[in-house]
Amino acid sequence: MANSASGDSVVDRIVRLLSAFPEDVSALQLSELAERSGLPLTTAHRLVRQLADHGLLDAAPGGLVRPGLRLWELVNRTAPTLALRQAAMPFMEDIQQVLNQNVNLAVLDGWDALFVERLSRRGSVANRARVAGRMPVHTSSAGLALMAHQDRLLQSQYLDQFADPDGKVATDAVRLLLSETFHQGFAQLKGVVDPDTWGIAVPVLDARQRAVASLGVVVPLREMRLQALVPALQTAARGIARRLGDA
Amino acid sequence: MANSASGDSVVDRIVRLLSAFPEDVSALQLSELAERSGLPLTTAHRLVRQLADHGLLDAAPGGLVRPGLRLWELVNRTAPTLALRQAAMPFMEDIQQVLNQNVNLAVLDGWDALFVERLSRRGSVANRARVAGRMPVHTSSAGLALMAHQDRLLQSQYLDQFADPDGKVATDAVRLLLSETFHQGFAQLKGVVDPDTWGIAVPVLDARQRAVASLGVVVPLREMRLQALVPALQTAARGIARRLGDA
DNA sequence: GCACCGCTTCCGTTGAATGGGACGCTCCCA
DNA sequence: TGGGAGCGTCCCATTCAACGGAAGCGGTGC
Repeated sequence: MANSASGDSVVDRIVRLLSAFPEDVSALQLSELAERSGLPLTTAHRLVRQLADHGLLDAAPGGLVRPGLRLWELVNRTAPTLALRQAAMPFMEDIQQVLNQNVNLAVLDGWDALFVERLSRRGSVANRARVAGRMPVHTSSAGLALMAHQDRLLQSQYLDQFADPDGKVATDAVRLLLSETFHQGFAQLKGVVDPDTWGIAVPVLDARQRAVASLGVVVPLREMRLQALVPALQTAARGIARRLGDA
Repeated sequence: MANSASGDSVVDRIVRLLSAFPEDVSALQLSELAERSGLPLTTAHRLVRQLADHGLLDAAPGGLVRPGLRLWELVNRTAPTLALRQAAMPFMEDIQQVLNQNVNLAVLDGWDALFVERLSRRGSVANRARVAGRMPVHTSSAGLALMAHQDRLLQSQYLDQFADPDGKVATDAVRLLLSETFHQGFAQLKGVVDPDTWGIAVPVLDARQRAVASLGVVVPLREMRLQALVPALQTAARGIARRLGDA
């Protein structure tokens, strides 16, 4: 901007401001927001007021700032995941009712699985896969199911990430995981997230057999009915794929 | 901005850009986006690129623009409705299963009910209450349930809206609706949205008996078990309120 | 081959964005 | 009770980032 700036644009600043809100919640003091976003207090104050004028933020008197309803509305009525969510919800509900387990839906974003929707079982084991949460590909069954069914090119780019620290060992391990996942048709991760749970996920494939999403469940470690879970998930995943194709 | 501008700030422009996406979907041509947002093509192009650099938009080559995953993520992990949604989901699922009807959750924003969550029954009648959709207070059972349990001050400000065109007639009609809703403890609207449906909604009340949300169902017109629906909704609403209070 | 249309890049102009400084408030501790 | 710390808010001269018209480029249809 004008005047000796840190070299970033207004857009940068706005993104920094929006990103500054911590994962869990909601209300933040103006001064803290300024510090978190690395902006001078004055600048943060002005931007917050401007954003609040549009309802993208909600600035309570006293400098208490929280995300605005209008921002939520704008994003959620045009979200890139809207069609996916609509197609998937009925099947996720079926899974939830029939298997009585936590169900989640994820897409691939960078090298993470981004969880788009989640239904949790009552009295369930903890499910870390929060909505809008992320998990690295190789530490989540959802991530593995997604990555295992991608372009060769993307996969090798992904695997290159692991080459840095330790040569090829880590790379080979992940490659093996992906290969198993691909050939089995589902990903299974035992106790990575939470030592007492299994994660199981299947890909939702498009017409070219690329994973556009993953459908998964998180079940207690003692649960032994894996054989029953996988076909149910795969059936649901096909149903989702069909509805996506229709639209 | 710099140079003879239309008098709006960068923030204004960004909001115009984000708001320009039509309700239904997702991909928009750059030129069309520019026109919808009322920005010069060049400006729209530059802003889109900047926003795309941060993942807030997704600019495909050829000028095809869609909302970005990162924006969705940012908003949905810090959303003002997050706690509400988490508290409400289990109860909404219960309602959906027990009553086998469409369920929706709304909050008041301005003079509209803003629908925050929705579960739809399989093979159900059409439910216009889309997620992130809006309906005016007086044309939705959710809106009535919300407005009937607000400050006197807010209510009278709301009612003043109707004074303009036709004197007091419309105002009195709405006032009556609100009063009925308040004393009954639930709102009921027959065939306003869709001639073949009922809308029924109850408020989720905080400790001061103010509605922070509404819980509603949309049922086919022939459905006669109103007496069974209302207590179930009220019970669920109390459950939601209790979980909100705990947190 | 020409004309059209849309995305992209370039570049001189300029006023909007910037942020240090000052003010006023409240709260807390001496 | 008085002083000081911490906070949000307002002011305003400086200046560089944002602006957008114009030209370039690639594709498509006549």
